[in-house]
Amino acid sequence: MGLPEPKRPKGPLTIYDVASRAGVSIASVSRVLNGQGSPRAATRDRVLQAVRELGFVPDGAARALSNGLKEVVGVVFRRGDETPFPDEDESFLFIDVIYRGIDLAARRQGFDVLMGSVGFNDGNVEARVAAVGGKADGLILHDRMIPATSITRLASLVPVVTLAGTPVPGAMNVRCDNDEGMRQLVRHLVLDHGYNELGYLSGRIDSPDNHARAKAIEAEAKAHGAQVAIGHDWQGDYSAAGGARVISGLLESGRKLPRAIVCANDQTALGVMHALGRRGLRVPQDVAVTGFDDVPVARHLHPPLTTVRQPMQELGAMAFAVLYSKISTGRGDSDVVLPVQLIVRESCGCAAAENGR
Amino acid sequence: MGLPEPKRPKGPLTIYDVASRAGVSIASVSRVLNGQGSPRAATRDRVLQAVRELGFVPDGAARALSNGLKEVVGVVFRRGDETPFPDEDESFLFIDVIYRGIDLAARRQGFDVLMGSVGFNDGNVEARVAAVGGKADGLILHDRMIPATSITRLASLVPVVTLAGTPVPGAMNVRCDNDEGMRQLVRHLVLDHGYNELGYLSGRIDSPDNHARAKAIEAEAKAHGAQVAIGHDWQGDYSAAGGARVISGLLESGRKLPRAIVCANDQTALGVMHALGRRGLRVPQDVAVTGFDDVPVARHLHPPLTTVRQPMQELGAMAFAVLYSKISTGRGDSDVVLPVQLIVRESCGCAAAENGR
DNA sequence: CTGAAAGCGCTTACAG
DNA sequence: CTGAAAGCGCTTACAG
Repeated sequence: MGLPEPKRPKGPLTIYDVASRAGVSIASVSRVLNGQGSPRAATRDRVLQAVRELGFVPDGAARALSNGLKEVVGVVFRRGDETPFPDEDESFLFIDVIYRGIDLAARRQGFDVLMGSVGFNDGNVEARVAAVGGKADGLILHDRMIPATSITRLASLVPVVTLAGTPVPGAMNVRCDNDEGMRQLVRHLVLDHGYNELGYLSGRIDSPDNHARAKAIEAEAKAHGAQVAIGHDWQGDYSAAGGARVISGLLESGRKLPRAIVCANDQTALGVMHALGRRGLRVPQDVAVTGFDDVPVARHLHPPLTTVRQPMQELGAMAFAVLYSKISTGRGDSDVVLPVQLIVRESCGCAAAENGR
Repeated sequence: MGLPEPKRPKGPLTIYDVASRAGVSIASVSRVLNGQGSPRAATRDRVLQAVRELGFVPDGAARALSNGLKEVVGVVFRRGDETPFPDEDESFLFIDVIYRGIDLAARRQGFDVLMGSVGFNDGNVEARVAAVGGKADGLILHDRMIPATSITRLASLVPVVTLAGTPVPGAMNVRCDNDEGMRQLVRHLVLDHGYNELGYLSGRIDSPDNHARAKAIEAEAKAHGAQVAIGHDWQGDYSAAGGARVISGLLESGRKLPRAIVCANDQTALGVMHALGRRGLRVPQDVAVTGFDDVPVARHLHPPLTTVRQPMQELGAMAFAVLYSKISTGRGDSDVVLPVQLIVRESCGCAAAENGR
């Protein structure tokens, strides 16, 4: 306003600059900035004015060190490496949706999200995770990217929540009800469509989610008298390329495909549909195909993909909630299971008209 | 190994715990951990072993405060609020792609990304941006979410890079060549297709990008003798709902639509195509429609959307590069312009066969 | 209500 | 090569 232009101090602005300009102690500045105590109105105003005039912003690192709270939650997940497979682009990485859930929930508590991704081929993942942990009050780990023992050890340093998998000792876990989702899907295929030969095109062999889904399909299929092809020849890796490779291999070896192919995830289903299309096989008339995840593009495929939707945004929100509880109260649920939803579109053989949503 | 179980100290593990277990000073621990100086092999080994045994991870806040580097880059952008418009889901927010570009570039320098999103209706955006700035070494701001003067002020505290817009004094800027992209698009429509009546369905009126695109279309259309409908009746807001609303309004008032509708972005184009479809108008036979951005789903629309691709991942990577330069050397480019690419699909009237990619 | 001072966990000259 | 000590910018008992 009418005040003389504040001469910018040489170094970065600190609380001392504000204090001296306002004619109070740094303790007072800190108090009005943080709403602690009951500063006199006059004090308050002078501090606020000085802050405004100088454009002061407190240093997060100093605050964190001082009060033991960074107000940062670290999130580490695997970033898919580049893939040239047609259509398998950014939109498939619904990890972003989990992120949004975390972000929204974190914001409500004044936390920010520190993002630490890891490529599949990155070395020294543990060091990277630890580094992020060192910059945060808590950690959300997607997938089992480091050994369980490492997670347990890390969890003794900073609260850890894992996503999608089974709980690890010492850490908390949040996941979707894969088992129930897969069972619903199988029932739809076997009971509603009458398919009695299924194939399970699996995800990465080391994935707990994959195991859970494989077990569920086998159990449910058996319960309803359907066959399910599964195993080595059906080994995918969660990628579209992997799904396409398996189908090509099967077809080239002259194998007859089952009536319906249940894929470990939507990306795999995409690859399967591509491979099928190349051989002139129609989906769903010749072979039904289903996915798992309900990534955004699933509904845009031809035909629209029948799949199981996992509530990813809620998953993220819940992960933060559990973590925040642990950070602030010292306790948090150790294994939260969220319900999933069967999304029936057309790739299973249902007609367009039947589609929900 | 054969060593006694390390008894966990009451408080969190610090460098003092490591030092005493290794029988050295904290200075030595710090040195081996950071690769400074030339510690004796024996010292090194003892420290490393103690670190391993205790599972020590240095506190990021303390490091940051001590050496003046947080190794964190803050990114703040607007998060679209929930929208129930069909198809306008997560996949449209290609901001995530920018993010990836930033993340990849940051990782290479040992930086992590602190994500601070802001909803369109959030109050006190400046405070939020400032808070993120206080936790980072530099800031990347998407869109002009706070006044230019605020950005300038903030930039005196911490290096700031803005994206998509015009440069602000004091801050650096990285953007795509909107102008050239729009001109190429108009030339394709007017010269290749012979459309001489265009309409520009604009973005938010306060958006610099929108102004740039509007100016470009007007200039290029005039240069080639085409008319362009633009202005109040054609005012959208970057959303699909906005695009649909404009078209409905135009049609209800009995207005004749131009031969081609150029939309400010892909989401708007999506809304336009929906509205057109509801009225029984065919794209591109009756009306051609184009977008801008090339979001992931653009190619999956019916018909596939002709649009202008902005290299979002590179935009992010460049933003970090510029910021990093500023942080480490004190200097950085103040306005970087990246080239865009015209993506011809079918919504402009081209046949499927002609499509690239 | 307010100020002086200690302390948060590191890093880094500065001496040895 | 290594240790003692200062200092990074805050917050928060502790006294007044």
